[in-house]
Amino acid sequence: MSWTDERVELLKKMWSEGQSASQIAKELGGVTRNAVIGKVHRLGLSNRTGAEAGAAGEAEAAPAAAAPAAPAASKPAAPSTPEQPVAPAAATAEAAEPAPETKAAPVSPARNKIVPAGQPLPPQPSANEISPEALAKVSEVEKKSKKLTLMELTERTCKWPVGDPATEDFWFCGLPAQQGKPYCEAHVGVAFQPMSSRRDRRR
DNA sequence: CCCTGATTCGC
DNA sequence: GCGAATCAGG
Repeated sequence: MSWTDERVELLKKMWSEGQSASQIAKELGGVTRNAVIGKVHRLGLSNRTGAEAGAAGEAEAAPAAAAPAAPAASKPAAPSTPEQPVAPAAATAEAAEPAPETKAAPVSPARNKIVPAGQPLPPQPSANEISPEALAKVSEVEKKSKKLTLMELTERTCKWPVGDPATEDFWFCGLPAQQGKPYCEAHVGVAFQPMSSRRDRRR
């Protein structure tokens, strides 16, 4: 692959948006993050101007003042998202095949809270017949969850959604995922059920 | 260990 | 100009 005008443009765009070199490399395909970084330097745009950086690296500049619209939440490199990026996340997460169901209340005190203006929450696919052991394990693990945002997920982090996507009280597990699987051990347990899990489980 | 960008240097 | 290898760091 060579650096065609198009590819360079995409590179510039993503770089200025604060995307990491590896992310850009993935998007472009056919190049490694090293190639991207090398190109970035040759183009002389190592200094990301115009957008916030910070994804995971560092580049902690002087925040000066100016109170942003977004309160706490997190410090990730949310490029263009002045609004609350909570909801759309769930839809994009490619962790939907199974039937997520977070009935573990203990973790979040405020649960029965309001439901913004959004839709009435998709009908939870009759969640389950999941073994109580697995459920117990999940509620334990959720306490230790890394509470990652969509952008912080990687191929090695558990993508199990926790909480209500329509609420601020939403995040992804983020614990180390099982190799090849999209979830951590505990969540793999509830996500992938044998065809007849508890039904005839004599013992 | 995962990841980040920065530099070097043979091609 | 390119990018793998390497370096420096969170």
